Amino acid sequence: MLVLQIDLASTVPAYEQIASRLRALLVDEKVVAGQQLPTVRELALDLGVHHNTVAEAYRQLAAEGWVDLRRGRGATVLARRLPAPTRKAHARFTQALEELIARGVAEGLPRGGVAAELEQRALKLRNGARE
Amino acid sequence: MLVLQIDLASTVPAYEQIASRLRALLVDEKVVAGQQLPTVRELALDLGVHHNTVAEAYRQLAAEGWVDLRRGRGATVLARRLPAPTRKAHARFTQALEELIARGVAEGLPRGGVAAELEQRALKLRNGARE
DNA sequence: TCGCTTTGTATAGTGTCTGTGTACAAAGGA
DNA sequence: TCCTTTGTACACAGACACTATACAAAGCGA
Repeated sequence: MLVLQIDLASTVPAYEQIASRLRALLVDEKVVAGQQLPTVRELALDLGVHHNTVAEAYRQLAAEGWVDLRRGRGATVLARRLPAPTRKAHARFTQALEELIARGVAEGLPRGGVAAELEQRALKLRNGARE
Repeated sequence: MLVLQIDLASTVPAYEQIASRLRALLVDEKVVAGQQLPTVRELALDLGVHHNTVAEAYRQLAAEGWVDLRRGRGATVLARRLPAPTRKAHARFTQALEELIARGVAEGLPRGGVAAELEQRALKLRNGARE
């Protein structure tokens, strides 16, 4: 039931890690419209952070239109329409990808291995969300 | 001569953006051993930040073995041997890639376009550093 | 309906981080 | 030797991340 993990030692803020992981699950349709996310307190306990930290992550997802957030009721996943892509979003993606690859190579990951990973992801995108 | 830009409005710290951009250039061999990076004050002026901010980025690169940093002399690019890849580095890469793709798709970038971009990068990695 | 529980929200406090100002120290050149 | 160049050290201000605690809305059982 929605096992996710974050790295408390990372410099990336916990709430951002949580939002990123959940967003990946949502885009992958591992979690779909109608489902409930765990309550902020549940997930917070699970991850070892304060429930306000999880709440911040949920608010981020709510702002992006992924979930409906109401007290007493929890976080419900919504059917979300894709926004129109912006030039800026595309530029950010391209640059971030370049920097991510560079970091991987700089850390010693073999270029071929990185390439294979990229191709694998590309294939998955082409074949739709199904595994 | 080494035009790079950062986004001062971004939540990502300026010094980290600078280090990331430079690391990408280094991995790509757009800058090679023996060359000089601009002085911290030069680059700082260019980017609109304080020279200490650039210095922090340079220190990060120096810690990774990319440059030799000495006062009075500037930052010289080194011949750097790739470190042995760790399991952790690989895991971080995979996860970051997944989250990056998810963010792109969430922002409306067409899956096919993202896939194409990944494949293009993979190809470039396979063909060596040359364009 | 009433009262309790559940669940997200608001606010304040604390420690850390980011970026800047300013002074300093090492290297090099005239 | 003296001046300039260049990275470094340190202190400060503001912003940020996370937590503690109290609050408000929704739901549920009697």
